[in-house]
Amino acid sequence: MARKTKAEAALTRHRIVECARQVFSRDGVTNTSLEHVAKEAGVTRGAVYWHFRDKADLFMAVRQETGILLRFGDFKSGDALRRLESGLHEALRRLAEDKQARETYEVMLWKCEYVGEFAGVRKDLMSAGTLFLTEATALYEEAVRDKLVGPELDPQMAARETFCFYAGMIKLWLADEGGQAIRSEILKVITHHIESRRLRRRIHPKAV
Amino acid sequence: MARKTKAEAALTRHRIVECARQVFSRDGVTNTSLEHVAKEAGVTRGAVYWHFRDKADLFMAVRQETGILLRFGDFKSGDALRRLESGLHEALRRLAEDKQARETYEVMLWKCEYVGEFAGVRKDLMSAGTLFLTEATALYEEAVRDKLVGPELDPQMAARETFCFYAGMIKLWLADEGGQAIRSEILKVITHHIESRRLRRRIHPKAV
DNA sequence: AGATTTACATACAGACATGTATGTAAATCT
DNA sequence: AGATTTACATACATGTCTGTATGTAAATCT
Repeated sequence: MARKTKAEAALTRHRIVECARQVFSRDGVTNTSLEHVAKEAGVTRGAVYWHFRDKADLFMAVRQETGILLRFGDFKSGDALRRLESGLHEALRRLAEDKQARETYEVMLWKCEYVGEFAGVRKDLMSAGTLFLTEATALYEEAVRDKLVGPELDPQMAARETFCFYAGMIKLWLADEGGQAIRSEILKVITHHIESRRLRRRIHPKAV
Repeated sequence: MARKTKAEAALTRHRIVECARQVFSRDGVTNTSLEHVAKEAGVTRGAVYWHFRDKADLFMAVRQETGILLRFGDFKSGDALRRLESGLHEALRRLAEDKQARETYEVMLWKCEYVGEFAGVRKDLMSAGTLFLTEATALYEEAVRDKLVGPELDPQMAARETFCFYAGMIKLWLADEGGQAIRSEILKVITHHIESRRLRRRIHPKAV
């Protein structure tokens, strides 16, 4: 077949990744053959094997193209608690509005079996978790320093709690396609999670 | 082959389910063939197809044999917040000590692709979630009535937050085999999650 | 006791996926 | 401009999985 120019080849590669993400998110990673991906992208398996070593390699490319969902460092305005809240809100905004991100996370959280070559990917995810924990811990430390929360709050514990909350929230949000239980209320739930930590300055009326 | 007695047949069926769980949790649902399961159970595919319609059916049996991980109704002692905490603790205790439960949840949360016949299972999981939400909401309502928490706490929101926290916690606990980030501290994190809601009776020293 | 199921094992047929080897025409290099 | 590489398409060889059909001897039924 006629050789493509470098730019064309890059386009082909990109198209393959794009289609792989779609097919993965529809049929699951294990169930999709490279033939399916190739057909969807309008090429043959030859093209796929040219650009990627195997399905695991292609899967990595899908992940890399979307990148990480949330970096707290991106948020600069407001106090530490507000920045935490903004980060969580933003992650969900991306899931809702960015089809690529939504599909990628759908694959990673519901359409993939972390086994064999993919067992390593799970460790990657946990490493990304460590980053989340580091950033969140720093923000909670700042919140303590600035007396946004009581001095008894343990930043590490709070960060771990937020991490669990975040992981479950993303996973449940994706599954809740009907939208009743989680999706429609999720922003308020996030606010609840963060704001309930904030030191209340008004006196609780009936507290001793 | 010689026909088995009813009791023997029941044993065979049970052995197949048991082995299916193990193999699923090792190799992932999609990757395991019924031949693998059969061999592990010391039978042929004939036996598997006799007891189960197909792999999805077998998977359902695996789920059913383990049952649900957490019912708040099982906890009777202590105030509402303590019962919430006990429930969450108990779920983790089971994961840690009960190999069967651990394997089943490992399969459901990390080694299964919710696609095709399995898409329905995901809806089941979300329905189980509705039950969780109902029970947790009731407990938070009780906590409000008993003034364990401030009157501004919205039981529904708190329940949803706890649900997300719970879902993420289970998933992360399973993945954190090293034990550093999550496993070793998880009981404290749970306590943190629940107790931080409790109305503090001592006055915060420097709060206005 | 004879008829009928049952609880499997064995055998068969078809579909499908994977990886590699080979072909090829144009793009890129020198 | 000629040599070389590239970006695929095509062909092949192999292994695996699935579902069903058939066989069978003992358990259960009547």
